[in-house]
Amino acid sequence: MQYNFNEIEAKWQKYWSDNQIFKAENISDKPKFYVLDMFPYPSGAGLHVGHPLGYIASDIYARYKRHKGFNVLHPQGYDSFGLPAEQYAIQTGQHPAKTTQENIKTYRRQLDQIGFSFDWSREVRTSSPEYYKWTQWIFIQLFESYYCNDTDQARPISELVEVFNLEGNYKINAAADDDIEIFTAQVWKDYSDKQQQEVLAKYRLTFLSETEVNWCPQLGTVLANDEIVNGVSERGGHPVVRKKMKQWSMRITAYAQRLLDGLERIDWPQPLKDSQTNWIGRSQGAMVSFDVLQNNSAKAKTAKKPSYKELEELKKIRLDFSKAEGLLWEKLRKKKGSTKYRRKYTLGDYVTDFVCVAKKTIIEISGKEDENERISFFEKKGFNMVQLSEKEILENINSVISKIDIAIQFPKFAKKKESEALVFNDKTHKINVFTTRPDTIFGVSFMTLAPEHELVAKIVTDEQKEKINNYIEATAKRSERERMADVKTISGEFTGAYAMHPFNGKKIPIWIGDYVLASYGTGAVMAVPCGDQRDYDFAKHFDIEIPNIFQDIDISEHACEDKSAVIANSDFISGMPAKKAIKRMVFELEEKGIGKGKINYRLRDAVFSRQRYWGEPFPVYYKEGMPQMIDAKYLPIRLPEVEKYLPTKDGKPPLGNATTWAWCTKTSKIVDNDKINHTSVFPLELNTMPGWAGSSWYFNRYMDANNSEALASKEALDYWQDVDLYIGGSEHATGHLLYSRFWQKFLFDKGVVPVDEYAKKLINQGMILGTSAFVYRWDFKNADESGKAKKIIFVGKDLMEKIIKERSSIENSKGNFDSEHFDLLNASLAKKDVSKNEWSQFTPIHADVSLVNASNELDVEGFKNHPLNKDYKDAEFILENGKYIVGREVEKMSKSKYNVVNPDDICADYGADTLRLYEMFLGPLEQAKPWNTAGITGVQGFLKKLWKLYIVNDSFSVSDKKPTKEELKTLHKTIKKVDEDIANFSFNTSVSSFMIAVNELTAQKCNKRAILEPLAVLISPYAPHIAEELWNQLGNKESVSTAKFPIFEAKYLIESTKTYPISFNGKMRFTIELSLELSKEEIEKAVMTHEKTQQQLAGRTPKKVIVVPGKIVNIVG
RNA sequence: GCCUUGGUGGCGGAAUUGGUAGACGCGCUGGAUUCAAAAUCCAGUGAUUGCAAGAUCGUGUGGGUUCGAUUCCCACCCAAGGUACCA
Repeated sequence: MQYNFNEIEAKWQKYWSDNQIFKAENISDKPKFYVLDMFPYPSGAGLHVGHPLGYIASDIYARYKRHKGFNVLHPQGYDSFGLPAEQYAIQTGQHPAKTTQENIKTYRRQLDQIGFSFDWSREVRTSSPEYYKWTQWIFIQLFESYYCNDTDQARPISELVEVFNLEGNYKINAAADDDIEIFTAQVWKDYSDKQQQEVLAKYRLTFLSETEVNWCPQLGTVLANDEIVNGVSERGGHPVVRKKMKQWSMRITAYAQRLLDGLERIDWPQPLKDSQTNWIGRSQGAMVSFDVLQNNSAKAKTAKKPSYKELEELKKIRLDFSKAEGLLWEKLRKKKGSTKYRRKYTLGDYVTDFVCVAKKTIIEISGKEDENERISFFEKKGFNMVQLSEKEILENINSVISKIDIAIQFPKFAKKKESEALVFNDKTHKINVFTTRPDTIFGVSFMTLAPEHELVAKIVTDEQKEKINNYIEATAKRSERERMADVKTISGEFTGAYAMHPFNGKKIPIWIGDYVLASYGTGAVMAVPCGDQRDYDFAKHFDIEIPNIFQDIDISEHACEDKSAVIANSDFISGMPAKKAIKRMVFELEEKGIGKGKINYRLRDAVFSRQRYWGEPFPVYYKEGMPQMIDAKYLPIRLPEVEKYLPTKDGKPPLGNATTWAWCTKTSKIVDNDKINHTSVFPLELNTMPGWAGSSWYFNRYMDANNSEALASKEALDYWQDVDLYIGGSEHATGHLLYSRFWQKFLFDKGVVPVDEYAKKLINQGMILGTSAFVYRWDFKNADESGKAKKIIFVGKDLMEKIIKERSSIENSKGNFDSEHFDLLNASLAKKDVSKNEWSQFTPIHADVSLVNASNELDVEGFKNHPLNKDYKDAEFILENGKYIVGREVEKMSKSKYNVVNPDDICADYGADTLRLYEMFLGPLEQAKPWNTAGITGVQGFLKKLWKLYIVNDSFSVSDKKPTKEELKTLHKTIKKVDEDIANFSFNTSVSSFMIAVNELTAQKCNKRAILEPLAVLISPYAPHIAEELWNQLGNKESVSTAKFPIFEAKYLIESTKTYPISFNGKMRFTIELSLELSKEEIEKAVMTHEKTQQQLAGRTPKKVIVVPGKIVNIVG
């Protein structure tokens, strides 16, 4: 009875599908477990052997968890919107829905033949209207929400409108655009409807904004930065222009901090967490505003502040908190942003109780001796005072808080200072900078603006104008990418203008330089050459002063970026360590009204529009140019049919080709474009959503995939909660895996989903790489004298290397050539005196791996006749010893490299179980590894051996005899190992332990049911088909997937003796077997009296004998 | 540059808290079976040296801690991935 894998596998795959064996229920007494794969994009090329790696691992885990008594959700679906289908549609005119459908069919067939235990009743496709209905619904929810920084969550935009109507926006602390004006309720009410909408857009979590994009007119689309090479499109080489376009954006920046914080609570790989952390790029520092001097003159410094020492003295005066103070602080400390409070802060010579610097308000508890002096001092400084008694705080804290809230509505603003007469007073003449080191402000010796900075044109002096314009022109020619790539060249130009130092009033020259990027921070830096290497290099290059503000630090060679350096020469912060100085400086900046503490993120808001056809349409129409959401009850808004999938002639996205793409507000239906009247029928949005829209929430849909009332029912979401194990590639680190966390947090805020991190544990499977084969085309001009068409010559790898090394080797290796080839070559070479360069040039060409055998030998005729090698039909192949040996290189598996190995072939030749085991056996799951079919016979041999254990005299038979101690030991050793391996995702080692078990049982000639039945269950997560067949042959009626996993029992592994390694000075020399019951002394005695020990010692007396019972004996001396 | 991960036979890779380095598989060598081959089975296989018993070396490099280090510490080298004038 042969192991006929093809027959067995087909049989059980049909059984699983017919009986819906792996369907998960949403109601169960069992504990839940959710195992998720990153769903594939169904490409036309089908699956290659690299794709299933992660799916096999998750399938093993899912099957194991079922054996362990869990209700397992293990779904699969398709991320079926995307560019390749659209491009194929442009080329062939075929509807992307059609090709997508066909590709999905291929994927499904390929997945089924590997025997995955997916619950296909929950399949999702992002391109199906039933699914994208809910993608559109989420978009509407985002539009209708803003992010409240006080409660740290998304809130309905309607709440914002209510507040605006009552009291304007001065109190609002929300994530929003930077350019928001403060307005009162009256101003708000006086706004037109359109103006109000424009204001609200600045708060919404998704909003239309003018974004500068790379527009390629020929391709009719926006290109990402990495799609542009040397200023032209990577595809086609068309020119690209910077263009402002109205685009939908997602305010992911509102969630920056929570996206960082959440990483601490999830078990994801460290490198992936790190790349998200870097991508978000949090840096804490301060915004500082510098005034620009009007007439290039400066006045001496402003009044002196108390020194650090004096402040330390003042600190001692600070009293312990009273009960009332403590109570009040508990309430105040939670306020953030512009209503943030500090306690016990020093102002002048006084220590305040509480102060809100941004609103210029001091809160004091009455009853201090020097109360009158304090009040007059603070008021002179421009502060608003709130006096409270201990009693009223303790009795009614809530009324106290509302009293404070009212008071801060009317902050007094500081009077203009005399020095301001020297500087420009309008807002536009301020240079705002972000710095992580506000403590180094006394080290500022120049400022640098990005060349694109809008202030440059306003401040440049007439003398410098020409130079500046030339510089700006020169940098504009270089793309941002080029500028970033070229770090070495230092360039810049002086504007002729000066800023004023806010603390010592010194003149600071203003430069422009392309090391400052317009897109980060404010596009301007305060340059501190002693504390920043780039500023240092710039200062050295242009011979600008480098003041030293660090105590006992030498800055003659390079800048000091070390935060442990103590600040010096810096007025009131001299002598402070950096950390303290930063705090103090932030306070001073806020107090002066010229800056504030700020956390800056590298993360940008995500552009959410694409000028494509094959994506989710927006549920949006336009009324007077303002976007309007279509009511959710009319969803889905289905993708319209178009004639052509290209952009329109006038540069509109492909949906501009649709003739039925207008929204009628009366009938709530999509109607023909010619009905557009802008009163009841309006044009619909022409952009579509990007690829990451549908994949940002699909894991929730699986919980209740066929629900038409909600994205999933509350019960289903509450039952399944989150993904317990998520397996997929690390290439999605800063794309899908970040955006999906953002949407999950949003949906959590809205109360739609019960958890704000959707995947507890994530594993990145390593990529399976292809082993490409290369043939080498000799580029030496081998035309004959008459100049007849040259023959294309291919040279094997070894010969190529020889030729590159030295020309004479051709002569030496004459024996390797057939004479015809040799004469041809020799004739070419002999003709003229060719340089080494000329004849040692080769171009490697990919050869299809299916034409190469295991010994790297090329099927030359096959190569010549390969449909893709038409150019080489008549090429000459120079053989060595009658063979052509290809070169090998490990590369990413891809169609264009001809190194793709199809799982269909492997399944047909070796079986799905072998494929599953072999992919796991290749190495650790998380590691990248090249595919190499060489070892697969070993795994198949193992399955054959396993099969044979159950066969006696060519028929299936097991004995009911009692198993021996040894047999039980083998079984339980394996159970233990497999349990541990699955817990550690170390699937490669459990395949080894199966091999060991089968080898041992074969040696033991074990044919007993008591061993072989549990063994079948043990192996079923890995090789489910053979396990199912064996289980069935053993007489079981139910699927093996319903069987309980064998329980490990330690008693079978208990040993009475141990083979002790005996080492001398740490080197193992021999072993002796001793009872485990022996004491340390008895072991030592047994070892020391052993003849081999005496032999080793050769008469010496050991200095020390180390005995670790159960482990080792080491004799020193 | 910075961050992360890794570096072990001819190859893929094992080695749980420091305790017999190289499990398991491939490949290779020899043998059995066979008319022959495939398939299967048995034995051997880190390097050097030796007839052998054995000896010496050996987990990227150099140090250290320890009775004992692939494992812990320090410095460095190399490779892969991510990221980059981020102020």
